[in-house]
Amino acid sequence: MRELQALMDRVREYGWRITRQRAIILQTLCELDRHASAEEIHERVALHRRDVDLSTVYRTLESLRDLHIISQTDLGRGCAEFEILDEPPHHHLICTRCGSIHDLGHDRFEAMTVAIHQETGFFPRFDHVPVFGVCSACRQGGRANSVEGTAVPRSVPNKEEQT
Amino acid sequence: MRELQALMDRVREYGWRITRQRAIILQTLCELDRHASAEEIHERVALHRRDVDLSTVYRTLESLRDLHIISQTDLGRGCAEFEILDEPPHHHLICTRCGSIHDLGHDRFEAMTVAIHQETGFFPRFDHVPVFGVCSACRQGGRANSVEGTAVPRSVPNKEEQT
DNA sequence: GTTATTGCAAAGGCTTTGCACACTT
DNA sequence: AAGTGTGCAAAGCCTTTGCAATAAC
Repeated sequence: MRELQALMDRVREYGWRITRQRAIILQTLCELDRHASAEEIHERVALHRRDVDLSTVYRTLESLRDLHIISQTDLGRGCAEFEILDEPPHHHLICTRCGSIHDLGHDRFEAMTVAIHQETGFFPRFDHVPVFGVCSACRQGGRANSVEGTAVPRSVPNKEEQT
Repeated sequence: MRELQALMDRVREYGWRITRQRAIILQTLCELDRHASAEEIHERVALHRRDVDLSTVYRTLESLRDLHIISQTDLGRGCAEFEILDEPPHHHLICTRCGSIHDLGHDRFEAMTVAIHQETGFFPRFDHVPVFGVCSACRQGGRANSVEGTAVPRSVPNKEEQT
């Protein structure tokens, strides 16, 4: 389990109340070793308490994401997936043919962050990037010269209070 | 207008029929100088012919995306956005505070593509990447030390026939 | 006590799907 | 002629929202 207490403190520092629901949801996220959908998180939360509503889960996840406590990413399952943000972050290589997912370190993105910032002034935030493409197995698997994946990654940012 | 004819040829090469609808949608995409949602594309298509159904637009966009003729990206407007794929591709810096969008060249991603491929065997496909973060104006605009953007990028790949 | 949060239930919005008919090849 | 592609209409699915009741501070 991750530093649950520290996370709760952070939430509190932002002026938010620590409700039972939020504590449980945070705890669930900490116990989770990987990304999960709101629905999945809701199910796991129900193991502790069964009276936490799915909408509350959604609202809490949204808040935690806004605080950069968790990442929200769409890995291609048709729904958002959430995960406690690592320090440093990690990313994923997602094969659009077989669906396999492999981890990718942050180094490259750290370098890119610096480079982009220096050259443009824009400060990128690579929290949890899904990198779509074709894995080596699928490339060698005979389909290497076919339509190639038949998929293009797309990305979704968050709703955001805009100044 | 882009090379509409060449694109139609590509579509045909993949064994697909060139229907009036597809031709018009392709033409509309070519005329488009930037990404647009299915709905927006549908509206522009209606300028040519008003009897093209929105579901047809969706189906066509999905197909063109599978062929890597167009990119599908979620820039944060709550819907997918489509655009003819450039060669080389271009990407975007999207400020999660003010919503501004700036272009970003492909060079960095080309380098990352090569590096990732060499080291992992995975072949990334960076067709049209939305890079979320905070623009320099917003950073300097007094909110630099606040909760910082309150948003985390997420990404979505496509449905895909998996082998 | 105040005010932020939650549960419940319903709505929302984008996208997908079934099916009969039409059109491309 | 054969079979893909389309229009129409309805459903799907994840996510959001309104509001009164509840609980944190």
